[in-house]
Amino acid sequence: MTRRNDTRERVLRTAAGLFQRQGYNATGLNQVLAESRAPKGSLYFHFPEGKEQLAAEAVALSGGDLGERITAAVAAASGPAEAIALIGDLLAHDLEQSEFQEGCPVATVALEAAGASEPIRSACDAAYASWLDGLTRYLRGHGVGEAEALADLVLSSLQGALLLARVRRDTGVIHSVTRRIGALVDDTAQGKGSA
Amino acid sequence: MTRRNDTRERVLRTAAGLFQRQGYNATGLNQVLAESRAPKGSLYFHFPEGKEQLAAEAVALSGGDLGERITAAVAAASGPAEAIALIGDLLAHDLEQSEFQEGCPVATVALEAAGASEPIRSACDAAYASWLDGLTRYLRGHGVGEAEALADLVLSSLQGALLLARVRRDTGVIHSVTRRIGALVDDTAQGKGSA
DNA sequence: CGCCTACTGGACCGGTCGGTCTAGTGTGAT
DNA sequence: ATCACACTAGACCGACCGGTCCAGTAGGCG
Repeated sequence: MTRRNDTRERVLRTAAGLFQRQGYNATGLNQVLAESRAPKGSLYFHFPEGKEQLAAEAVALSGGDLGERITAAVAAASGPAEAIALIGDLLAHDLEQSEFQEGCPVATVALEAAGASEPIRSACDAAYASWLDGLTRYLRGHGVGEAEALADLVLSSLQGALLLARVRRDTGVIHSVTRRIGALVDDTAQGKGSA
Repeated sequence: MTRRNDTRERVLRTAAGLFQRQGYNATGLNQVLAESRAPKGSLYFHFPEGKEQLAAEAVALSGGDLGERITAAVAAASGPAEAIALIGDLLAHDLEQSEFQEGCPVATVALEAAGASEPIRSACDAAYASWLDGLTRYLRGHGVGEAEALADLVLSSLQGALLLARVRRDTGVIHSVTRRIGALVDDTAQGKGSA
């Protein structure tokens, strides 16, 4: 066979980028095709289920990529609070670098399509679950109790802060939120958490 | 004049509902018109700037409505932790009642359009700012220091929890998050907050 | 070599999009 | 009574949507 996955990969990466910036419904297949220099026939050959499949795989791809970057960032931290701050720095940096266009690669598509497409909802769910899994393990490894629930809290507050930052065009809220959540998690790790 | 604002109001309310459920790009003007039984001419008479103006006003309207409901719910609380829990209950209830279709009336539109339309971004910003203002006053009134930053944290974690709940089709995360954030805020109010 | 198949290339489809335009209509003021 | 104006009504527009179809092509394999 030829370069087998070349076109497929190119189309998928292009789509992932566009979905992240513009969302699902604002991204046309013609735009994906033009930007990845692929003809329509190739798209439907590689993604026979069409746009829905493309989006589900794109979410999985960019979710996985970001998950790896988060894992790498966290590995350099000395503890939960610093880890959470580093994740915030990473996300804030991406946001600023892209002029507030590139937020969470999952959130926009999730809000748009989770209610209308089960495959897409499920892909978003899986992406978040994978991040949560990594986060939970990390927290547990650092002596944090109720690690699952705290991971939910960390992810929730990060996602919300990312949303507010995009709306405000100001990343301040990300740092403010991660600082407080980091402190809360560290307290819990030291066993003096309340409630 | 005739019933002056009748059609305008009906179109706007219909649009607000559809934008909340489906988002900005998935909602067609024809759908809004059909559901509100208005002709296209009326839409462009009342909203000369077209879909963008309609969305900006819809966000303001549903943001204001939800803000009032939140204010009413909070008024029944005995303190910050309970207030936050009641807001979570309210949002979780809406989500379940609508089979996870009606989340935050601002978030989806914000993520879709904030990067592409300044009027819409600004309307979303204003809606959040208004909620934050109410929340900040409430917290300050209950002896919470750094009320602005904590209000940001409360709103962020709520928004993120709402997103996760929609993706999971399970409101558990909302209650889990509000419980923890409520405890954190109450601690801060009692002056024993850390960091 | 020639064949099979994985893949490309793009014309084409019906439908819907947001938006424009122009008649018509009912009502309150004069 | 009639006129001005706020508003309705919907036909119509070009652009673009996601999706289908099929003719071509190029490489690995007999």
